[in-house]
Amino acid sequence: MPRVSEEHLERRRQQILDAARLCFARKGFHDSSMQDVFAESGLSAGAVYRYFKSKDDIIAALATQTMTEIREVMAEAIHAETLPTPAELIALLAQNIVARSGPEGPVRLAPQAWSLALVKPEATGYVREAILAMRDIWHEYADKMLTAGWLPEDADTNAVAVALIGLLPGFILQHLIIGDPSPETLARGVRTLLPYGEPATR
Amino acid sequence: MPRVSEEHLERRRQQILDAARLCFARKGFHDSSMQDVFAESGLSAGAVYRYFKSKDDIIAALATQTMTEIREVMAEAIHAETLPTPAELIALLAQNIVARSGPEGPVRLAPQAWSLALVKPEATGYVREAILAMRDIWHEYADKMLTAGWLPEDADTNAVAVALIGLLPGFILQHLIIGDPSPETLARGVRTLLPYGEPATR
Amino acid sequence: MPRVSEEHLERRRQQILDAARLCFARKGFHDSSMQDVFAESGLSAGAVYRYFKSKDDIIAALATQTMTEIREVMAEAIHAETLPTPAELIALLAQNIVARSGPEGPVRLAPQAWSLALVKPEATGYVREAILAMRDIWHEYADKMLTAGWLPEDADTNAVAVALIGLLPGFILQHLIIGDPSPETLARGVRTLLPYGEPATR
Amino acid sequence: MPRVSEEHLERRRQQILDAARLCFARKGFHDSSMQDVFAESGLSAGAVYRYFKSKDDIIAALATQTMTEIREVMAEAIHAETLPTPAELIALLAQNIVARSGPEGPVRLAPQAWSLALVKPEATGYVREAILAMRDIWHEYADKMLTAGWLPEDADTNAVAVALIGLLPGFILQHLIIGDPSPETLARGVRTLLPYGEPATR
DNA sequence: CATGAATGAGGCTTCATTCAT
DNA sequence: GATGAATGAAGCCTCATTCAT
Repeated sequence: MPRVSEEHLERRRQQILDAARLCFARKGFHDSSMQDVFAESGLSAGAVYRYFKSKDDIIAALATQTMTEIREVMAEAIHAETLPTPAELIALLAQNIVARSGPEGPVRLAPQAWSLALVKPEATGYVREAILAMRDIWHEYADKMLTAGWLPEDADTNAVAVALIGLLPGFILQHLIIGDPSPETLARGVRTLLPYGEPATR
Repeated sequence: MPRVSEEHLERRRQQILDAARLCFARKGFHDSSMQDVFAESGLSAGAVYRYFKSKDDIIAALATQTMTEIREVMAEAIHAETLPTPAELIALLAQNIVARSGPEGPVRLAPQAWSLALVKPEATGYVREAILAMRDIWHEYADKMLTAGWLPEDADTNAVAVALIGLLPGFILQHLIIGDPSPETLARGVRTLLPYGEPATR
Repeated sequence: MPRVSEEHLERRRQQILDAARLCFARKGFHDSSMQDVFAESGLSAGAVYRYFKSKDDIIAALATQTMTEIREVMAEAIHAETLPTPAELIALLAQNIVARSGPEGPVRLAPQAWSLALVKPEATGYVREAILAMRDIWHEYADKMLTAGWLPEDADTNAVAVALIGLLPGFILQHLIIGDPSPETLARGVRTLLPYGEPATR
Repeated sequence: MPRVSEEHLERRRQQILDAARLCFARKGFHDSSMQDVFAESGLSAGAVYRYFKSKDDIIAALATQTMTEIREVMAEAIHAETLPTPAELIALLAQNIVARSGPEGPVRLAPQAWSLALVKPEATGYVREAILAMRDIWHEYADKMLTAGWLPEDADTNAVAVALIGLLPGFILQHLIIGDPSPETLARGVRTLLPYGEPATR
């Protein structure tokens, strides 16, 4: 007979994650202290530790959540009625990334999660799963490209997925660190290289 | 042990960088303590601090050095007599990356540097420069692609560079975190997508 | 041990200041380590740093407190119903100083604060204020001397304050470093020089 | 059969003391590192340590030298043919102090030495001696005041010295920390209080 | 005689986490 | 359930001094 509703608990959890996301996006996993999270969330130390067992726990939850969101955008896109060309798909994803890349946006957590995966065995697992899941979707997309006749019949769609998936981290890094390439520029580059469905073929 | 040669000094510097590289590749920038570096280098705290004024200084030197090395491999490749196809070029780079990706290899520093750039203003500068320099080389390559007739005459070679550059971080992350795609797989994927110079066109 | 009273917090603060005063009086600001303060106070590092943000902060609090105390003694004395002669006043102050000059007494902090003010810009401010405040009181006293007819009508009471204020640091240094002059000796010297209110004038 | 002349050694010693004086006046005993002294003197670590056995040794030499200088000025003054009044004497001394109080002047070492004497047993000795020697001179002056008829015949000239000596540290501190009182102001204050030899007596 | 690279103890401070209230 | 004061290990770096060259 819990005193507080399940819903209340979930709300508290999310409140903490939101605060942590702001902190981590601003200052990074390591340079944000738990004190920062307490202050940002408006909760006490004890309260936060009731919902998460450790700082790593919060990071794991947040990293997973963030990578899941990007994946969902992509999943939705490739399941649309008309198959988007790579350029269209990438334009959509890049726009979404930009929208979530503000100074406190969740996309800033992605490179930190990649880095963490190299260094903390506990993190390796969930980052790995997230990347594999992402690659599965790209694989699925590559299969559809094959079906659409955009790839030779004997194409190794897994290899194609391995190649295409790089477009995203490439864009994320350029966007976050340099700040310049617009989604349109990236899409134009991709369209130039992979001009499927364009009026003029190569 | 005074009045040592310039060369000795440089050797000491490199000795410290080598030790730091091992530490950082193994445990990450943050989780490697300076004590780790002292122990790994066989030098005392004071000795290390004679050559580098802070831990951040070592990180900067190492990150810059590492990113420069990768860039040089690429620069050399695209200046070869015969212009490599994207697949050939990527195969070469990916092989190089794999060779430097052992448990203590310098490539493991790259994602850490990207992450650092988002979080430490002092790091932003040199990581940014490294990425821009890399993109310049890709831009140069894209220009050569144009000249080789692999791109339409009105192609935006800058946009092409923005797209192509992603192949590298994409591969690095997959290789370091998942461990699976071989350089050949990546090259095959690229060759499938960009079949320039292949006997049979699409 | 949360949700403690305001009073508890203040007690802790004073507990730390008391411990620090002992340490600093014994070994000086610089030669007392924070570890010494932790040990003397019976608190952990973290606890101390909850109340003071740095060692300098503790020093500042202590120096100010100490200089304020001496000033209060003097303020009280010169506001007494009957104006004390310089000799009486100095006797009182010197007695007070001796009482606070034990091996762990706060007066030992004064010369250290003067020294600090020459060397640490952050300290200059509060030491300066303390000296100026002290001089204001001496100025006030000099004005009363004028009113009492102890000074010529056209006397520059500010200049008199500048001169008289030296009696204190002079006594403090002699007492702390040499150990010998008693308050009575000093008072006798002053009475000899400034025999106001004495039965026989010069 | 020394290789270098005694004179050369003495010159080196003084070169080091001069450099150290600059450093210590600027940043204080503690905050000046030996490295600072090496740099300022243009000598190597080994060279400096050939002439002084330790940092404390340099401090001791410098503190003693400085306090001796001030004493000599005073000794000379009171041995002049005509006995100066206290106001005249103090004016002279204060002028001398001001002249040596520049940002790198030796007078800045005095308060540091006083402070040191409270804290380092090795320093207590020589600071104590310096103060006692100074007081001896004031005592001598007080005796002359007696002879000049400025003091009652039964005056305790030692007590008078104890009182008068404070004028100097008082002025030094006000001058160094606050910066304001001019030698003239101090002298005017003293003349007001001790108007010996003035046309109009009290 | 001089050099200056090397030493290494020790200083200040931070911060994830706990638990008495 | 919540609070927040307290813990204490561990991190980065400085600096007086030595001694091989």
